[in-house]
Amino acid sequence: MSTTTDSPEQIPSHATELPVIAACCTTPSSVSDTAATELARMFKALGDPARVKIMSMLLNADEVCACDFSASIEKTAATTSHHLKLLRDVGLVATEKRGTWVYYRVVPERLAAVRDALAFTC
Amino acid sequence: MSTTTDSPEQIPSHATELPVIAACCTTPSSVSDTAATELARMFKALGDPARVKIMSMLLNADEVCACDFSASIEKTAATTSHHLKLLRDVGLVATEKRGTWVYYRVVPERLAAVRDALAFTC
DNA sequence: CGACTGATTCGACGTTCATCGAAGCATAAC
DNA sequence: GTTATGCTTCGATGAACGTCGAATCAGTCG
Repeated sequence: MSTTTDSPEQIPSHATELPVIAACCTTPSSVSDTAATELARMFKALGDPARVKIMSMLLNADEVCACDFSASIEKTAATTSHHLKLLRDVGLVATEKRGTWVYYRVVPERLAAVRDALAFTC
Repeated sequence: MSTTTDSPEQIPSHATELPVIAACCTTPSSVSDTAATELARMFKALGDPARVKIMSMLLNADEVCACDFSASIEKTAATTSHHLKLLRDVGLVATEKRGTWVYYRVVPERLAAVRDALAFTC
């Protein structure tokens, strides 16, 4: 195990496609059960200040060593690792191990997908 | 009290402006503490399937009677009201009472703000 | 007025979550 | 090999969350 996908959790196979909440130009039906659950999972993963900060760091640097997060979010290494795992589990970030260090980067398609799910102007 | 703002919680005064996670075209600094907390509050409000469904209904209908949510999300009236309150508290939806019924609608600027906070391509 | 209906709050419950210290696992350097 | 360092997992604990029934509040209609 060396790159990107090393989490045992359920990352949906259609990892870059997420349901759109408002299909305002098509049939006015509500989002499905599974779609709502999947979407909620993504939002929940972003629903913590520590994880927002992590995403912010990643978006501004496009690659960050795991060792750098702990100081920035002011949490212990264990807690930091926990937050990183949650972001990994929903596919928002990916890891690459180089020697002793682990580097994190955002998965742009995945973030774009969750952003697009919020689209409502057409 | 008849329209829109009737929640005792802390809706930030700059209700339509939310921090952007990635200021990739400006100084590469991380998001501030308060900004991260505020943003996380919004994401957390969206981090439940029932609330995602509620938002979906609102975006596809632009006005929904409170009495219609309960059946769609398959929860009791009490639970539904709880979820609606959470969405109100972060300013994502607004209410208008007409007679016995309460109508909910999305606050577009607020939703756009949270969506824009996820912007990272420039 | 009283009875009814829709919506919200209250109180309680079980579950999930954030947090940390300690233990475990790798990899690098000696 | 041993030691040291970075990262993750484990176990525990206290707080927050989702859920519902019951009670309450706010309108409407006889």
